[in-house]
Amino acid sequence: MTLKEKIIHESLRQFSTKGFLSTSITDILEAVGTSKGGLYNHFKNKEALFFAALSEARKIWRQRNLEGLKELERPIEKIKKLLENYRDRYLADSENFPGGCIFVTLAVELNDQRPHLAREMNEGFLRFKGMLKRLLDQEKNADNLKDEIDTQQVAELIFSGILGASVMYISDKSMVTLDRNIRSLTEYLDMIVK
Amino acid sequence: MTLKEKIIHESLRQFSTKGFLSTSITDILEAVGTSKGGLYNHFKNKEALFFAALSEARKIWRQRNLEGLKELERPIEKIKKLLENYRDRYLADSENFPGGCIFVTLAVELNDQRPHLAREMNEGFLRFKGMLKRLLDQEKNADNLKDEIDTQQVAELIFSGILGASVMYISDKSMVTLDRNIRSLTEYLDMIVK
DNA sequence: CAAACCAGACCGACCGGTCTGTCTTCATGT
DNA sequence: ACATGAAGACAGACCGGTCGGTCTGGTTTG
Repeated sequence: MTLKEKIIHESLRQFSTKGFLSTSITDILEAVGTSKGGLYNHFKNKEALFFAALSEARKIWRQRNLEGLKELERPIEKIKKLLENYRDRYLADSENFPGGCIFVTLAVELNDQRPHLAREMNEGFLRFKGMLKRLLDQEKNADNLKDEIDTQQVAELIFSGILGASVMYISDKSMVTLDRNIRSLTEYLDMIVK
Repeated sequence: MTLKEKIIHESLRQFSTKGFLSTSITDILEAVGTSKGGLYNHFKNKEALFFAALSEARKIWRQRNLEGLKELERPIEKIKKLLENYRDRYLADSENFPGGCIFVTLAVELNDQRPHLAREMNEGFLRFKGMLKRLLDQEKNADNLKDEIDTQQVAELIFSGILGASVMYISDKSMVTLDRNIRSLTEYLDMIVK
C-alpha cells in the first residue's frame, strides 16, 4: 500500500467513527505514521481528502453489498441478498468502517455545516432508493406483488429500515438487534408478494 | 424567558443542527446575546449544558409525540397516532429542532467520542422501542394480531423505520418523503392485524 | 540534476474555560 | 425610612491548547 492509499484507508476508518469535522488531520497522520508534508503532498486540502475517501467508500460499498446479486434470478431475491450482505459483509466490516455506515455518519454531521459535501450523501441515498424501486417494479411488472402495493412506498420503507438499522448499529453495535432488523425487513418482503 | 431558559432553548436548536461538539459556546452566546459570564454563571461547563438541553428535549419530545394517545382505546391506534404526531408535531417543530431529530444527531455524533453522553441517547432509544413493544403485546394478547407475528421484531421494524425516516428528513428536509415513510409504516401495521 | 516525496516548524483562527470587575438585587441593622 | 454589605448576574479580557494549512528544507528516486 502506498502512503496515499494508507491515508485514504485511515481516513475512511476515522471518518466513519468520528465524522469529517471531528477528525483532525493530526489524528490521521499519527495513525498512518506520517506528517503534514506527507499528506498535503497528495491532497490539496481536507476537502480533497474527503472526496477521495468518499469515492473509496462507495467502491467498497458496492463490492460488499452487490456481491452475488447478478447470479440471482428474481429481483425480490436480489433485495433479500442485499439485506444479508448489508448485515454480514458491509456493516460487519470493522476494518474499513469501524464506526458503522460512514454515509449515515457523514450525512447527519455535514447536512447543516457543509451542505455541498452532505449533498453527496443524499444523492447516494436517492440512488440506492431508486435501485430498490427498480427491483420492486420488475417484480411488480411480472405480477408477483399484491395488487395494492405501491413500490415507491415499499422502497421507502425498506430503505428507511436499512437506514434506521444502521443508526441503531452505530449506537449500540449489537449484532443481535441488527439481525432482528434485517429479518423483519425480509419477512416484510414476504408479506407483499402474492 | 429567563436567560438560563434562553440558553437552553438556543442550545437545543444548535445541537439539533450541528451536534454537540461542533456547536461552540460562542455560537450560542451570540445567538442569545450574552457573554461567557452569563453562561458559566448558570452552567458548570459545556457538558452540564448538554444535560440541561437533553432534559428539555425529552420533555418536548413527550409533549409532541404522546399528545392524544391516552384518549385512544386500541394500542395499535396509539402507535398510528404516535406516527402522525412524529411527522406533524415533532419533526415539523422547526422552532425547537430546526435540524431534525436531535437524538439522532447526537447519537451518531457522540457514540465514539463521548460514550457516556451517547449512552443517554441509546437508553432513550431502548425505552421508545420498549414502549412500542408493550403496545404491540397488548394488541397481541387481545388476539388482534396475526398468530405468526413476533412483536419484538415488529417493534424493531417500526422503530428502525422511524429512525431511518428521521435520518432521511435530516438529510433532505422533505415532507413528501417523510409522509411516504410514515404512511408505509401505518400500512405495515394494517398488514399485521387480523 | 530535476522532480517527487516527506518531515516538522510555524501561522492565524478558534476552541472551552477561568477570572476579574461592574452592576443590580435584596435582606438586614439602626 | 434609609444606609450597608453580601450575593447573584453578567460583561469581556485572557489563557493554554488544538485546528487546518503553509513553507522550508532535507532525502530519495529516476
